[in-house]
Amino acid sequence: MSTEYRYDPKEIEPRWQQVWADERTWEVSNDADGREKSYVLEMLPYPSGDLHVGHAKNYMVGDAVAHFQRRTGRRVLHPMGYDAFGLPAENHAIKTGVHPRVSTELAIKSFQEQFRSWGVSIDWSRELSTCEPEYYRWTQWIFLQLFHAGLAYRKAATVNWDPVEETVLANEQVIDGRGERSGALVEVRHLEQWFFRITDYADRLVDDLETIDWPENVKTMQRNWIGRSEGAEVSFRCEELGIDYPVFTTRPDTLFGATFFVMAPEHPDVERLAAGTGHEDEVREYVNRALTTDKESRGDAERTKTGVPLGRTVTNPVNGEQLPMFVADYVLMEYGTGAIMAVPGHDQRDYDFAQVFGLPVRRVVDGVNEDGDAEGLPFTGDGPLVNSHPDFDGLSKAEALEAIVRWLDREGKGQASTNYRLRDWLLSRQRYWGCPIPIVHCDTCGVVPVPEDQLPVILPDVEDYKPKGRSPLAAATDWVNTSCPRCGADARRETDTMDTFVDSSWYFLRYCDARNDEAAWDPEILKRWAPVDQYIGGVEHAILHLLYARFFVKALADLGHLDHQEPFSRLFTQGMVTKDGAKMSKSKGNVVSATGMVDTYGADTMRTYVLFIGPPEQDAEWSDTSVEGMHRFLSRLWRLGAQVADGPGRGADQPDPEALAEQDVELLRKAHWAIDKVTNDLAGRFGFNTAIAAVMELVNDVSRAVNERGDAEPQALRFALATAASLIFPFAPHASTDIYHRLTADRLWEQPWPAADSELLERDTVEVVFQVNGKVRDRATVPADASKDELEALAMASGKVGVHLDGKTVVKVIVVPGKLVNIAVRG
RNA sequence: GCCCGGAUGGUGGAACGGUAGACACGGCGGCCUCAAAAGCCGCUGCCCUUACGGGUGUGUGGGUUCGAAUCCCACUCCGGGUACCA
Repeated sequence: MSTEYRYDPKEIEPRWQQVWADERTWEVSNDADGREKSYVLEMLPYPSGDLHVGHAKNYMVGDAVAHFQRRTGRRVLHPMGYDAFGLPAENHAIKTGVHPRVSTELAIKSFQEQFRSWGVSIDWSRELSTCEPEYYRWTQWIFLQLFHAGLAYRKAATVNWDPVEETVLANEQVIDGRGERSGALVEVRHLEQWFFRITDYADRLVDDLETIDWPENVKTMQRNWIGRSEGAEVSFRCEELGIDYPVFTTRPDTLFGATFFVMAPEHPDVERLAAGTGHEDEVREYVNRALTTDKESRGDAERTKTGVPLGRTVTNPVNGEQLPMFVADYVLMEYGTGAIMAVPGHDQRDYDFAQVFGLPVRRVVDGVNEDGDAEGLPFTGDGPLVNSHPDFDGLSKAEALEAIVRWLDREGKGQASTNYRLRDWLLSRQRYWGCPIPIVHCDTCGVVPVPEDQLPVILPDVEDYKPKGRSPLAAATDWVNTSCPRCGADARRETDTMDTFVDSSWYFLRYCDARNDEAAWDPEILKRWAPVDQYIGGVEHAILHLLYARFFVKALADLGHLDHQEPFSRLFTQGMVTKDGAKMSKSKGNVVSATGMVDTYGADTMRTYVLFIGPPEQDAEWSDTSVEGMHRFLSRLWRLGAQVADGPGRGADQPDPEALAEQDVELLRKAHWAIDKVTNDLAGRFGFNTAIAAVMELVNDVSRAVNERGDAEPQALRFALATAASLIFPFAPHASTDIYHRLTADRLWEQPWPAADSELLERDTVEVVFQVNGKVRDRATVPADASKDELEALAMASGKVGVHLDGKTVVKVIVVPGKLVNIAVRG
């Protein structure tokens, strides 16, 4: 082959990128034009330094979807922006003194450069950055809407304090008792903080999961996080003090098995209960120890149970028994009422505690195992009630639950109740680089919202970014000192900033009307795009971002600002790209730089390879040698295309199969097979790897036709190569566009997605296999419409089959037309 | 512990209950070349066989079926999530 055709991505890629930039090819208007809309979005990136090929994969998935949607006739919104507030830039500022705005802007420039060099089809006219006043003005506006609706509120609460980041954290940001980012053991502090009332939406956040097309594991994680459990609230009265203590239980059917009662060390009544019992010192000491124990070791279920008696009793409402009270750290203040009824016969934890303290264990549910033997205690399974009360004994768990709750309700001693693990979202942070909370504190008026017409509250510059247990903003006295919007008196601004998850909980709405400076969005325009049809990102956001965004949309819908209930109709979570078996990280030194890949092989090779490695939802191991194979493939496609384009024939119209030799018809057939395969792989599941493989097969056939036969019909080659280019376009837009342009002078991105000709997919003859007892013994090429009888006769006539029938009895013959004949024999 | 995934050649991975291993990497051989690179052609699960061919094979053990990588049961290992949530 001539060497004059050399695939040169360094020349090809910038040339087409320039056309797309000059013509603003990927921009889309908000005006309806009859086409179906499609909103394709990758999760908002935090701009920081160089991206690796794992990051790139996320955008390659999104871009492939966006391209495919466009060429199948959709009006596609595919925007980009930056989650630009946040701690890394601020920590960098503390170290170097460089303003976070400056380092963030640099990082954003670098991101823009990288996205451009990858040829990602983004509507840049909608670009946004959460740290710009034009954006956070509306973040503040949303905060005010929630505030006015009572969904944003301030309260003193026990909160998680990260001693390294020197700020409070939301529950969702504490993992195994450690700060999500810093890894430091969080401390418990009692502070006034701002919260969003996400718990009001717990039921809808669980129930509406049914309405969205998300991976089941993500839905399960959200369900578990919200932790809805159905049960009952039951009151236990302490007669000595005359106080009712409600407890939450999912097992009211075991009420008769309660033998003691336990309170959390944080329970506000603990000290009061112990007073005068002689247990005061013991209790105080235990409580202090529990409060200073870190969350991680306290959460260890394997640890031996500890606790101390309170010296009081409560009355079991169902039978009047006096149950001794204890304080123990296995009971958590955050869940339920901070107190429990303990049923050691039917709860592992209560059982463990009872063993340590020698408390009675009573069976009230009769359990029987598979062998018919009585189950040992504690028994947490299902079974008939025993030792309880004549009215309830013998009832099944479900019946007993219902009957006892009804009885409690009638007696005024309890009622059915639902409990949630989900806590309200703590949104305030004692840090600088975030969105200011638009609130003023006035000595006479109290907490006063900043009027909407005074937004945005601009984040002021400060000298010192270092947090000192309070927000660095507190030092900006000129900014802090203001007048009360209500009474005009001297007042102080709120100095906490918002969690950056607030910024990213609504950005997908802003893209729809990104340049609106009158409102966060025009509801009519929003309707034309929302919700996001396909959202793409990492599973690490399964709870935090994805739950918060769902809450925001529901709250804003309730307030009349939009009219959809779920932000993301479909979610795709892509697997990460590993190197040397591990997640890429600078510290491990196993990072494959995306820029390096683009420099060495071009963007198309990187793009196509990350989607070829394996199913996109799975983790995939990067291979430096395999990526070369992808480069070879694109080189071959481009070279063949360039050579054939300069050869005989014109354009890429399909020649009439009637006028072609059989081998050339085969080539057309292969092209249509590839169209069918790629279309199905992209339209349904994200079968990128198999779609790319199908195009490879097509190109291999073209390559063989060119190299092995001198007489291949040029027009068939042109058609096949243009088809290959067209199909690989969502993955390798530059090379495919270039080849298509050489072959046809047309612009590939403006061409409709090809349609497979069903007549050409049909074959006249097919290969069938002949099996004996399921083992393949012979093959034959037969007419596609050969009948069952014909096939059976052919199979029986086969000598290779005959050998295996010799001396045996034919029991049954299965014929699957077009596929196989299976002869079952015996003897 | 509980809840999800997953296990297929030397490697990444294909495969509506119907020809296991598509496609690619790697390896081996050949063509081209003074030589190399690039390119091109062929072979490549394992075992037996010069060959023809045969046996065997999708983590393990059972089952359903004419036929199982695929469906069912039990188990092993690996990955992820979650865990004193009453």
